[in-house]
Amino acid sequence: MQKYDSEPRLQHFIDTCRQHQLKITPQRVAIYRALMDSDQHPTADMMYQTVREEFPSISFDTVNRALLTFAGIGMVDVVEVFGGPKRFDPDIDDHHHLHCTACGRIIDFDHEGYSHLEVPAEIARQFKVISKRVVLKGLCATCAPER
Amino acid sequence: MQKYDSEPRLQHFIDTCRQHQLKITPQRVAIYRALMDSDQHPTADMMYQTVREEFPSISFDTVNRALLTFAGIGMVDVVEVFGGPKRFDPDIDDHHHLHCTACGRIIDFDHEGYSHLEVPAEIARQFKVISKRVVLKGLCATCAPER
DNA sequence: CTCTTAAATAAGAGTCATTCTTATTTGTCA
DNA sequence: TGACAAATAAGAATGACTCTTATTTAAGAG
Repeated sequence: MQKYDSEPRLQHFIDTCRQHQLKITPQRVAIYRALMDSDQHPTADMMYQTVREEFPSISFDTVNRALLTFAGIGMVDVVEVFGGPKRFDPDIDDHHHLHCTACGRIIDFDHEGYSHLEVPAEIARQFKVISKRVVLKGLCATCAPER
Repeated sequence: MQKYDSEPRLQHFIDTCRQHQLKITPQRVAIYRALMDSDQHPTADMMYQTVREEFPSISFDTVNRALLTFAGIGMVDVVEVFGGPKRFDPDIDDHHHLHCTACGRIIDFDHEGYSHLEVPAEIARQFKVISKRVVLKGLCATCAPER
């Protein structure tokens, strides 16, 4: 049923919840598991649709709140999308984004040249930078020919 | 009544509308004029409140649609704000973002070094890049001491 | 193992920012 | 001076949260 052994990550998730005095509920486990298994960057609604299959009685609010809670303790990343709903990213490592403005898809990419961006000195003085990301907006391969 | 001579910009606006087969309506002129006069990055609702003073019968939809139309022909820039309404910017230059993960604020900044980021060749082959932006996440001056 | 209690959940109402629909009005060009 | 496509006003509808309230439950205490 699962793509690969995700138990270590799940265990890490549980430990992190405990460290933050968050209760380990079956709903939260199902939500986190579904997020790990997703290859895209799902929206709260996409997550809701997925988790419902396993948990027919779960509410949208529970899914959304759980995702925001996970983001609050650094277990997932929230990606802002212009003109669209928030997307949640289970990968919290540094990486960059291609954002297709036609279909809304967000594609991760790594690029050595972007990994060592320097923070301008006057910014570093006033803002404690935790992560750096380059966002390229444009059209993905699927959407580009259409126009 | 006006802060400075904005007629040349207004004339440029009118010419650009004509080039795009857009009708020059008094509503659109009032909206563009108000946007030029605003020093912040107003939301559609802020613009609506301002333009209403001159045009009591204007509707929110007209203001919002006009702003989006102006954005469509490159006369204004739309700034995405995490968890908040769109903001419209009469300055269409590229800029970057500081995103405070504690308070959610987004602070614009310019940095010469970020303005010439190169797009990796293998990305450029599969994705038509329209804009590039660096997003720095972290803690702003107000939130940093708290932790 | 049972109790206690603060935290989490389900359901649904409410809110905010758009976005759409429809009837009416108005620039623009023949 | 029409004709007509485009734009507008008003209000309904939509999407994405966000809040409220009553109910249930995880997890530490005893």
